[in-house]
Amino acid sequence: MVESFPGARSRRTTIKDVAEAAGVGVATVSRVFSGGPVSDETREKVLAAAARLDYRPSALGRNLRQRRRGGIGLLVPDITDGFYAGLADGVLACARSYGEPVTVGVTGDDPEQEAEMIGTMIEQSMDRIVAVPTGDAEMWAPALRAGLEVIFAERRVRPDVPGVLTDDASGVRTALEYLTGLGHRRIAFLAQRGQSRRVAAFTDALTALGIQADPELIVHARASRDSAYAVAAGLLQSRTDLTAIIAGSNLLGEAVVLAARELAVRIPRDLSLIMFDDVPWAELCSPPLTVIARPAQDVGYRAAELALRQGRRPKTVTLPAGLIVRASCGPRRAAGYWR
Amino acid sequence: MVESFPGARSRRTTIKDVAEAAGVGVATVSRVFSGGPVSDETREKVLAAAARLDYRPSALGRNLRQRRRGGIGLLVPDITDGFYAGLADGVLACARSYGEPVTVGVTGDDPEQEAEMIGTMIEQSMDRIVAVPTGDAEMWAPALRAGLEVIFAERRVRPDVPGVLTDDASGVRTALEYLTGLGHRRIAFLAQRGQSRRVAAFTDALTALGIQADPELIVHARASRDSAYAVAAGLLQSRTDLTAIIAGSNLLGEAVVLAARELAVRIPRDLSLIMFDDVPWAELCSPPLTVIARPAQDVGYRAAELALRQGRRPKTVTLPAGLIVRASCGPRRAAGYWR
DNA sequence: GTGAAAGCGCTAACAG
DNA sequence: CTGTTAGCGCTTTCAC
Repeated sequence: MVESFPGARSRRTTIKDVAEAAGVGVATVSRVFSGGPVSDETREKVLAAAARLDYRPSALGRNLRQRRRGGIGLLVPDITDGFYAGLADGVLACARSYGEPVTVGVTGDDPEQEAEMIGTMIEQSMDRIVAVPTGDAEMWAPALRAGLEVIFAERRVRPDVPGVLTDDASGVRTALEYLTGLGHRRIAFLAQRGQSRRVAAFTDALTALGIQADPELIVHARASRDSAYAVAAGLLQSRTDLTAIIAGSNLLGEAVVLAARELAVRIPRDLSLIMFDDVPWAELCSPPLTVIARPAQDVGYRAAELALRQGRRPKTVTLPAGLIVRASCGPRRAAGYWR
Repeated sequence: MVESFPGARSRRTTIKDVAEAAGVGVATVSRVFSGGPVSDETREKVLAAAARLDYRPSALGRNLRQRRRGGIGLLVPDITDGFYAGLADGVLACARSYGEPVTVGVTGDDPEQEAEMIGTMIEQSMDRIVAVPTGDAEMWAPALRAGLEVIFAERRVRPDVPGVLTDDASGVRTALEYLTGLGHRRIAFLAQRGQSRRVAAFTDALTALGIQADPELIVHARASRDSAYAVAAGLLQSRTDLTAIIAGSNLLGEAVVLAARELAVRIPRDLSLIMFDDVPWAELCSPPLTVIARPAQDVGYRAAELALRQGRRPKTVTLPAGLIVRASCGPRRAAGYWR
């Protein structure tokens, strides 16, 4: 009889070792660990042997046999972004309550990297994946074909894939009502890739409020600090008639604060700013930022829940987004005076 | 001959299907996909068949056979904390360059959860893990016994496990020199669990500067916003003779800013503040915060590199930590006058 | 209740 | 170069 002893890491203890040590068949050991019908007496014996041998069932063996991988895959554009970190935290919290491991990948908002990570997920036999998609609908065809349960979060690039969204349109509308109430008319929207829905909501709400949307005031940046800063600074310098900005993400909001500071544009005196996402620093910022808040953790938690929930077909859910007024917006003053 | 057609997700395409379709043996297909010696002609044939069948090798099968899991596990206390998010980003970046998936778990700085996640990693046959440890040395015994390659990051609870650390002692020393240079004597250190090395460095540096360390001025908080705020506010209210604080993490720094604001303690006029970690909002804060900066991404990247690097035994590395002076510190004024 | 045996998809000998 | 075969650790009929 072979006992494992400290330092004998030669071979992993397997179900066979336990069976042998307990004097039972492997099937019985399996039943003990996966809740099959076993007599109390045998269960005790097996558990004792397992403990003695420091046995852990191998997820690899089980998954291979069951032709599934278990666990959930998570794809986000950038884990250092407060919103996505919150989303990831929600997914992790939900997964933990199910005892499922989470494999995460960052796409950098780059369709090519996304495609690559999707491939990895398929190879891993991952069978559920929560993703903030960045590529087009076609990108997800292989995953769907492979039978993965995919749930989109925040964005939704295919109607046949359920998602957890936030009511950004409503958030934008509220923000715009607030801004126009303060007298602002020349309002810009600073967007990132994949925010077309927000941009559409912006122009819609604008026209609903009787303001002609100026295409020049809708600008796009890539998902990097550099790009965000460059675009923000460019906007501020080229359009001095601007009196308010809505930033589509906290990265963009950060860029506006920095660029404004650099260009000696005072917030909220010269420029009003509303940004997406109530990250912790919004309150610490000078001035504290008025934000369109979305429940990041909830989005992640619900998405993971949808992914994990067996059985019935998941449905798309939309969570609310609301305005939190702080001190970054003020009444409109004479346009263009700050240059 | 069975062709897969859209919607026929009955069974995953296996190496056997490809072998059959290409008219070769399974071993040959395996060789094609894992770089064995194959004639160009056969390779073409196999690749064509694989493409036609939309074949992806199963990592499950491969890993089971090779008795390893591949990929790397990552354990951090809190993914929404800017520093750990940066660390995770570094790990993910490195892992991506090796084509390895990363499974992440958050421990909430709770040894019990940590133990549980370590168990999960073992069951997953994970063979490398990068962790910011929160429990004691014993906690890691099962992982080590199971033959996992573990690399610690930021903290190090066992001498026999290599780690990637930052030179916090030097950072604390520099910060203290700066503070004492400004005339401060009653300086507090706000710490979290696992920051004993920093606390030690703090008292050492203090005595080296000829200041008697006051044990009451070293306070500990748990890793939650609530706990951090409560402890910060308590400190501020109980010790009005305090003129400077070093916060051991950005969570703690945030709490001090908020608590000071609430208690009408002005920074830097009434209170000087230096916090650990140069998170993006440190610059946006009012006032911009002087920080002890540590290269979060690098720590993660190097740790992942150590974990992934085969062969020679990894050695512990220490990365620099430096002071970035901004506007949250000022000369000491009459103590206690702000209460 | 319990054991024996057949694979899950793949790779590593070992022959040819 | 290439095919055959024997498992990796586990679950799951199917007998007993």
